[in-house]
Amino acid sequence: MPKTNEEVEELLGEWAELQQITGRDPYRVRAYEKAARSIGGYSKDLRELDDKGILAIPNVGKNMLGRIREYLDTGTMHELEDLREMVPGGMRELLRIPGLGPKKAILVYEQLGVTNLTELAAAAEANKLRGIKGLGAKTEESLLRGIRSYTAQEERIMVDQALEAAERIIATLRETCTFDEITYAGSLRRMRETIGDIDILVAASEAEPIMESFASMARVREVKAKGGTKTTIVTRRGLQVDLRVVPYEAWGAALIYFTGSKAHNIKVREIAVKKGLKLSEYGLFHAKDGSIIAARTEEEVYEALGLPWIPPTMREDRGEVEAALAGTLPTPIEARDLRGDLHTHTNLTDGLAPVEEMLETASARGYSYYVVTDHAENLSMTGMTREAVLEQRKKLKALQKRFPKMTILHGCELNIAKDGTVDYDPEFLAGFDLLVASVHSYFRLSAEEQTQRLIAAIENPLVNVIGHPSGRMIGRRAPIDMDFGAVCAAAIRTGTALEVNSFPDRLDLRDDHVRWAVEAGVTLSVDTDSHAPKHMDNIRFGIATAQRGWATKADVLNTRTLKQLQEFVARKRKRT
DNA sequence: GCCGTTTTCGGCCCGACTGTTTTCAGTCG
Repeated sequence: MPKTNEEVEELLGEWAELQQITGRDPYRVRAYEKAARSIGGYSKDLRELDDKGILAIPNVGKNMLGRIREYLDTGTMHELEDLREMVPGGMRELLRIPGLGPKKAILVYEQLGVTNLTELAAAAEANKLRGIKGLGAKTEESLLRGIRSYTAQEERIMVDQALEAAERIIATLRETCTFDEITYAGSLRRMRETIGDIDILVAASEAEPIMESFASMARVREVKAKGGTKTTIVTRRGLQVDLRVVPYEAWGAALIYFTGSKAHNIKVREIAVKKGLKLSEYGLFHAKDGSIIAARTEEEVYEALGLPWIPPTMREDRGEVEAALAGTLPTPIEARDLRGDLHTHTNLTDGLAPVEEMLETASARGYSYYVVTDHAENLSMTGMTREAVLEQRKKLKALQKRFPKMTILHGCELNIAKDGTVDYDPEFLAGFDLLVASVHSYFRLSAEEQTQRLIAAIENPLVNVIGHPSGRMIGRRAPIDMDFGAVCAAAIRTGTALEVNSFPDRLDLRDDHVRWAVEAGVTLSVDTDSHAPKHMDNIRFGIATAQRGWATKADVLNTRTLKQLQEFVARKRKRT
């Protein structure tokens, strides 16, 4: 999403937190949170909207408009600045401690003068918290645990690791208990790029035996909470896992509730309220007499509310409910729509498997084409030579006979140099069927330089796909700074695709950039960048990222037929 | 602070679990 929108989202979010700490009306706090999220998810740039356009953003009223205008004009919001002065700097961090909300934060501040994490830890260790009315020894202990887990940096894990952990836990429960249904839900089902905790949902008539098995799994380090239908544990690796057991009859309603997002649920429940209904994890009911309307499947519950089924990857309250109501919710792309992979490697360069194995795996997936794109000579660590390139081309030709249903294409992943040029001369490049070009160095240039560099690569008539366009590595390397709107415009102008790289630590473009690109009209390419056969399974993460950005089959280059793909390449080459 | 096929004022999602409470507030998702 546009940078200004992200900045305003951040500031209003901070404002909401500061108001929580000062004890403001919770509904006012929520209004700030809602406005922040709406603006952050809005695809039109605030700088390009007039007052009427800004007021058209959901949850943005006259007051918010004034603040946004002030920010656009002056770069600050003076009321927020004032609030910052009033609240000690460390207070916001206190809210990050599990079990500590605004009420307790105010309490420890007023009673003990605690203004930051260090002071809170000292007060708890000196047993001073238990002296406060409303807090006891147990609260003190649980807050100490909360501080420890927070400072131990038990941070979010990548989606593939979360998926693996969830599948292992589900397998364990399958072996040890009986039930009707089981699945993971929460942010993992929505396929966010990182996952804070895992949610497991089970449908069964009896909750107790399942929760018992769950709490006594070998990998459990701590049982944080255990009630009648819900158990929370922390694994030895520090991962929090919630288990919720519901009746089989309520499976659909529970799945909606447990999948979230929280903001999506609130929006859907508000629709229920307006219709005189009540939605909870137990079902959709008439508010008056409590009689049940729907609960068994997600589809039934959504339908009874006048909504189509909304894919979990789109449930972020980023406009999907409004679109669903208006009948304009797009049908997102699915893995089965893909006809091939446009970005893959072999052990000729930095891949791990011989080309034969890669082709076998791709063929077994039912792909009708597959592009081998090993690195080029400028990425010197791979030691690639022109001779090796031509050798590989010959080899692929020979291998084609073994794959009658899948066309093997010879491509290359070019390196985008600091100035936007790529490997080889045009004559040599023209020998490839399709070319990917990616940034592998100079990640810290200015936004202007990066934008010019990417546009130069995009304008190269032989470059068809920009690989992992932002260059980020989740948790390790920040994305390059660039004017994404300008990059999109160049991609559209030249007939160049932007990649959605499926590697779990890349997911690049990321979801909100996908959404932006799709709205602009950019053609995308969802690829695995596989360096080994097993990496081809990562396509699920790339597809999920594309879905989270509302990309449809029509937006994605590698859903097209071989002929259409070849035309895409030929059109750009002919243009200049 | 936002919002309106019951409203321009009076609402604002819903339930589980914990802890310190003898009936409920705070936190979480």
